[in-house]
Amino acid sequence: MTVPSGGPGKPRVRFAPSPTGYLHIGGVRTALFNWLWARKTGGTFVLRIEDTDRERSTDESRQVIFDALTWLGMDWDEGPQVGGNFGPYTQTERLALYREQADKLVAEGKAYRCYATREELDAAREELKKRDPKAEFKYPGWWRDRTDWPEGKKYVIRFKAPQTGVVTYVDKVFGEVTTPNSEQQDFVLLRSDGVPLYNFGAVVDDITMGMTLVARGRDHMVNTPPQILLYEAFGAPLPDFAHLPMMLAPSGKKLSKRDGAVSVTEYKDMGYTPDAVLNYLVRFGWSHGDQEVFSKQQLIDAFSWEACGRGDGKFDTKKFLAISFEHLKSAELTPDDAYVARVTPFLEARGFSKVDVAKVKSALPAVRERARTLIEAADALDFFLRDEPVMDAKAVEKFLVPASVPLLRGLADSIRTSEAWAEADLDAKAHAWLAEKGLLIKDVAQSARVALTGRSASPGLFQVIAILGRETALARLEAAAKIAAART
RNA sequence: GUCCCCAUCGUCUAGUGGCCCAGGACCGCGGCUUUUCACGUCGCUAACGCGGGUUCGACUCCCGCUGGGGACGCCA
Repeated sequence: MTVPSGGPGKPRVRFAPSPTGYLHIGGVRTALFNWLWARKTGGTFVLRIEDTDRERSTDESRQVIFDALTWLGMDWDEGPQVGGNFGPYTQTERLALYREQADKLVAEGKAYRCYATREELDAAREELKKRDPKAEFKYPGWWRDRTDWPEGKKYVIRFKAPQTGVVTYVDKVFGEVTTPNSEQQDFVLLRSDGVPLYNFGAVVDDITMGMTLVARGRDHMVNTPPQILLYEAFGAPLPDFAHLPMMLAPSGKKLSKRDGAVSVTEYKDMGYTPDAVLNYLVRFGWSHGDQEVFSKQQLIDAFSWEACGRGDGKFDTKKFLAISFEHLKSAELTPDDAYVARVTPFLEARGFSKVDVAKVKSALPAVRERARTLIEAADALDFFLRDEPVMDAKAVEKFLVPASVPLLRGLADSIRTSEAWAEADLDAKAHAWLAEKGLLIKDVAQSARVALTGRSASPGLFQVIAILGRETALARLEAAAKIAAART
């Protein structure tokens, strides 16, 4: 087959997910490492959809993959939607190619037709299991050397795998890996319906698409030797291989739905920003000295396969939250405009139909250091944006009592005529009044806080007043004074 | 069971023979700051799985063990 040149020195890497449901967070990490490498080296990042499992593949989940990668900011240079010179990039649109390549191997005696039915194989598996429950079943090679192919019957094409010798390759992460060929069996290349199996489809595509590096999860490491055998059968040059350690659940088992969120979409919905997701994922099995927090560009600059670890790791929500927090706190990592844009959908979800961008921006300094996610940010923003704060019953009960009426009105009066309305000015005015009355700030703070925010915990009092503005702040203090006065 | 892979604080990790009685981050716990909640800041708890080698010297190299993971499909 024609082997396209990867171009001198320019890597061609790919992400090849199956559209069978959501996009798994582990898959995102695989995509990320590939994407980082392409962006760092000026190479090409290819997206290929491996939808040969027709039982489970759906158009919806295909779309989910596109949406998720787009949301994460991982753009692909070739693939569905954007095209490219080696398409189509969806495996079910390449069936003729697989058929052709499989037939070629058969013609060359490197593969053969196998007419064994699924029932016969299942029976053989059963029988072996009965004899030795722990034994590994391998296809016994019934049709390996036969040419008396029955007319009109269904058959699969199997690879004539070598039985002796070894496959050795140098993994970019794990180093030299050697597997004896005695482990291999005559695995199926093409199903009876003409659809290729994973190892065959992937290799044909990786060859014809000119991939120079195949990076994927360690769960695929066992596929590499048989794939290399296929490259050799085709006489195609070998790409580099890199396997990434696995991301496991806290239990140490494979990360699955029962361990909580595993789909990127869920993290989006929980209020994580794309860069925070990438930052957390990349630090998993990769490190750059003591640095924990990275912008996307820093990631691109710093990334290397050599810095990848080899041990599997366990997913940690607490650490993920901490990384998210770092990104939300930093105006460098999440500039105001980006913050506003990201948090807006979450505000809308709380019922704000028209979000006052200027208001949100002015409140950001107060919000940044106490919101770990955009959901928390939306909550922290809530009382700044409402006409009237939602009053917490317990807070009202405790702090808006008759005795607080003169304090609330006194505080209001102390700042009412202030020319300047910045935090420091307000603080000075109020403290002058407190000193005159022989009061301490703590005597009025909680009542005022509840009056202004409806809550007993909030950003600094004068910061809140400054952000709310004169009219709103004074109105809230007076409204609260009335509530307090009405209590007995 | 067979093959492959892995092994530093609870978690993510630094460490490529002496700089390490092991560093950073998260978590947890204290102190400071403080009008609340946070931020910040200071500090504490906490690890080289075990046993053999090699070496003047091993977290670092080798072997074994143990433990963990992956795979063994007409799934990917």
